[in-house]
Amino acid sequence: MTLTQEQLRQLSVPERLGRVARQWQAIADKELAPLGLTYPRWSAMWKLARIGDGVSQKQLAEALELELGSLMRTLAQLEEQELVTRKASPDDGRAKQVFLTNSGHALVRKMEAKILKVRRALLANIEDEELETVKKVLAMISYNANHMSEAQQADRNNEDEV
Amino acid sequence: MTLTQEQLRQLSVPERLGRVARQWQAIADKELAPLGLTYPRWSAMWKLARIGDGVSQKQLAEALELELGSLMRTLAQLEEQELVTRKASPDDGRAKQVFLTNSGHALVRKMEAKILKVRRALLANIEDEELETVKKVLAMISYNANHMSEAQQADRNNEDEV
DNA sequence: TCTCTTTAGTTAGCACGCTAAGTATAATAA
DNA sequence: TTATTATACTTAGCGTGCTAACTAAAGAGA
Repeated sequence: MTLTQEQLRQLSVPERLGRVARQWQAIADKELAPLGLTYPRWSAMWKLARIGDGVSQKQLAEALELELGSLMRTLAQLEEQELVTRKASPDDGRAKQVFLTNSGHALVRKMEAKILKVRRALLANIEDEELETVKKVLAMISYNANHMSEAQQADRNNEDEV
Repeated sequence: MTLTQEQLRQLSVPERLGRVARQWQAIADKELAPLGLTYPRWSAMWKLARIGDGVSQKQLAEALELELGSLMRTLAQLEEQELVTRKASPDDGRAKQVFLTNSGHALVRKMEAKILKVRRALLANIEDEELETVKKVLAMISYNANHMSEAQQADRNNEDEV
């Protein structure tokens, strides 16, 4: 049996979203591997640099839209690489603040060019206006998903009550 | 430190793509869990039903844009659940053909309504035209990524030669 | 034909995001 | 103040996609 090009390229929206995300992250991985980084690690560092040193792990997880449990491993690895440090918060005995180390800051500066290079290459031949539409639609799907999650949660609670 | 809503919602394009893909698949997971399925499993069955029984594992992997190695585990699980079977190809001693079982076919019919329900809910308030733009842009990024992967590969070969 | 290369499948191990369960601290209510 | 609840963190285990290394069969070339 032979599949047509048509059949090979027809992914559903969620399949295509996942696929493109994996492709992008794989390419970024290869660009950043010489710096000793993987996608989730530089992503966390990049975000940390942008929102500012000293936020809690929880705040960083929210900014990355990740579960705290998912971020923990990544931060432990970055700490192992001496790119970030975690210190107990003086204000809240439960919280730990995350800081970039000096080498962490230095690495962020090196990352920037490579991140932008990948971005430029992958967004080639796409109009600004089209990209804006994509961002808007993705935000809308996220919004719908958050509401649907709550509805699913409510469904499950109702089942319990009945 | 307090983060503004603005800061919390600013993900880069690849971060947002991954996030939306995870959200969509998580919601689909919850809808389909009662049928005993996870997202990659129903996705494989759904694709198999669409491109037709009897394709090789390799062909199914290409249609799903997954590596063969990634698909193997999923197919083993589906075979364990007696939803698909794999038979040696009569034409090619290396290949195995994948078939839906009777219960597999039955399950595909049950899946359809749930998949469409999730799709409708998540694409609510999005214009057809906007969705078309998204599909087009994602296809363009995939295309750019494929070309960039080749370029990265060439880079690496050059390094070897030098 | 015989050899070399390519291809389909297989297995093993890594990285990542998730949820669940548990601990310690903070905030709130009685 | 004391008891309850909520929050921040931590750890462990699951499911997934990937690459790497390997086997066996098919195809191509000398």
